[in-house]
Amino acid sequence: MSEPTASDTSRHFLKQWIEEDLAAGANDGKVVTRFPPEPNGWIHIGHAKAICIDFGMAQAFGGTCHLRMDDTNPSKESDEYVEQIKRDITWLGFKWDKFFYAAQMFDKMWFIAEELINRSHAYICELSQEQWKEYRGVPTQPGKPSPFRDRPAEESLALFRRMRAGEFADGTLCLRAKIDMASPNIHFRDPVLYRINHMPHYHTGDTWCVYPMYDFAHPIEDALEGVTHSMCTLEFEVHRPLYDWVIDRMDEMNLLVVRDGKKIRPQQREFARLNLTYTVMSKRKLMQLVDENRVDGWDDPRMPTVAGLRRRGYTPAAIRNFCERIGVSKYESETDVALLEFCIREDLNKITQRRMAVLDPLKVVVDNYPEGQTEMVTLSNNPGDPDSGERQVPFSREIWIERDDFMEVPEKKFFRMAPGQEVRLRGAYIFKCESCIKDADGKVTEVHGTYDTLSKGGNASDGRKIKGTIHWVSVAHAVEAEVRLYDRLFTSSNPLAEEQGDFLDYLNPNSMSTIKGYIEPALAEAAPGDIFQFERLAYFCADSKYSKPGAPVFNRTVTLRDSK
RNA sequence: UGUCUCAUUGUGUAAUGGUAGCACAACUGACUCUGACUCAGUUUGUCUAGGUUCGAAUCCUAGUGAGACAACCA
Repeated sequence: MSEPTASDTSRHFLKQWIEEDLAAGANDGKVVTRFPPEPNGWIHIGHAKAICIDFGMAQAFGGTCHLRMDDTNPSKESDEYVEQIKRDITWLGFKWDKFFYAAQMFDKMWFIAEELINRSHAYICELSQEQWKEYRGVPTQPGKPSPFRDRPAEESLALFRRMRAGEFADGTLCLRAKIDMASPNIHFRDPVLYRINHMPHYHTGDTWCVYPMYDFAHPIEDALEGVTHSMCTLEFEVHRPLYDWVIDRMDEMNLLVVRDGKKIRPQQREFARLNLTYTVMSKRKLMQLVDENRVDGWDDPRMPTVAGLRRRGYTPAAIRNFCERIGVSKYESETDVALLEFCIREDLNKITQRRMAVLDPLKVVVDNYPEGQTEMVTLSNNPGDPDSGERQVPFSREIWIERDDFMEVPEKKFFRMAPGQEVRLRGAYIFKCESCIKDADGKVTEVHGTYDTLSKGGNASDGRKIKGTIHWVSVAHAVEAEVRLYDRLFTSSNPLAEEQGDFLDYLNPNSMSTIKGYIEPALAEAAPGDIFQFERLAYFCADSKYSKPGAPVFNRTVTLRDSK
């Protein structure tokens, strides 16, 4: 597995931003970034993009990246998610330099909030949320000041402390920044800094019943950690002036981290989040799919979660490569999922071993092969990789082939098995089909023919060319395995953008099917997580959730290009 | 009737005042112990209108279209 690398060819705007910043002498050339998930769900391919950017930019400039749990809202957070996020990031191949919880900084945030009150930059507001709607105004109309806006600092401070002491119910009071009620940017119209939430926090327990809002907490977290470049998605663009406002206040309080005699002033920039065709990325909706048991958990192979992709057989290198190829911009694009599938095919093609498996079996009898005889034939594990080695596969009189590989009446350019036509049984012999047996419905049940005894290994002794080659498994030696075929979860390319109906209306009822296939004996020993290419069929990953030895379960990763 | 952001082939992205390139997708062909892979090739693009300039995807103005913002979520 190659190490994650940031692109040195594409120079997207974030990279340019940091380059220019460094060229101007900022931070003495030191870059510190951070990836700040809220631990309220499993991370998905969209987070993978952010992770590749956050960690990748740090790496590209010789800097470091922190992992921080942005856990300022106890309502939805848990350690289960924290641990899963850590596992997934590690699996993707990234290493954080430092790890933080936002909750570790609650004391500092509280201190800053009190200082803001003392400096008349914040006040306790008693307006209800409904009343505030009226005061705040709408984007096109200015708001009007809260009646509590000019209350004395001592009064606000006392109330703020009583808030913390638990004297008030949720929603009755809040701490607001005093900025500009007429600002065209709603986020400047006295935004809430602290709210009351009588809810135990998964880490701080009942220590707090007041919690800072994202807009207040995030810049403080960045500043206290010494983050230099804070990258996030586009929806936070309008929050940036407020981010800078908080940083300015911290600067006034001399709270910015000082490195080599210089203040580290974090800056925020925004990039477009990832949208993929046929894919729902909203954490809330993914949660819904899990909660309503429409999928088999967050790591269901149909889920766009990192864990789902892993269970499906995606490799970290393929995901990183995908994130590299999609680039970074501020255009709200929708990437074709075909690019993701290309990336995994490209990687798997290099690293997977080839195995023979028959998923829709048709019996073939080699009439001139001695009954009861078995011989081993040698097959390369990966013809494109000389170091992949070889294996022995048993061949005998009766074999399974793919039903698709036989046509009683071949169409033109069909070079596989058909009466009167020669075909190569991969790695074994050249076989000439002579007849087939059909049942009452006309369905072919068995094919007969003879093999060229001088063609062991698959090459004709007289040098004649055989155009078709097919895979097979010996009936006597084949192992039955469960094969799960996963299709897209949604039938609509954009289930969230459809004019009418719920995204659930576009769930694909055939998104998962299970079949019994016959696999060559060597495959029975596949370890969970091993990935193989089933000849000409697709890539399959031995499922990490199977436990029965000798009866593996394989998940299809991605099909090969459709054959004509 | 607000502020901010965005617009380059079917999709995504590069070109930062000087030949519009790359990848995916699609289509041809060659090769092949699988029709996959690989290789070669083809098709398709600067939202519109003005302006600045020897020269504009790039700078300016206006328009069009898309998105974000009106949680005590992040």
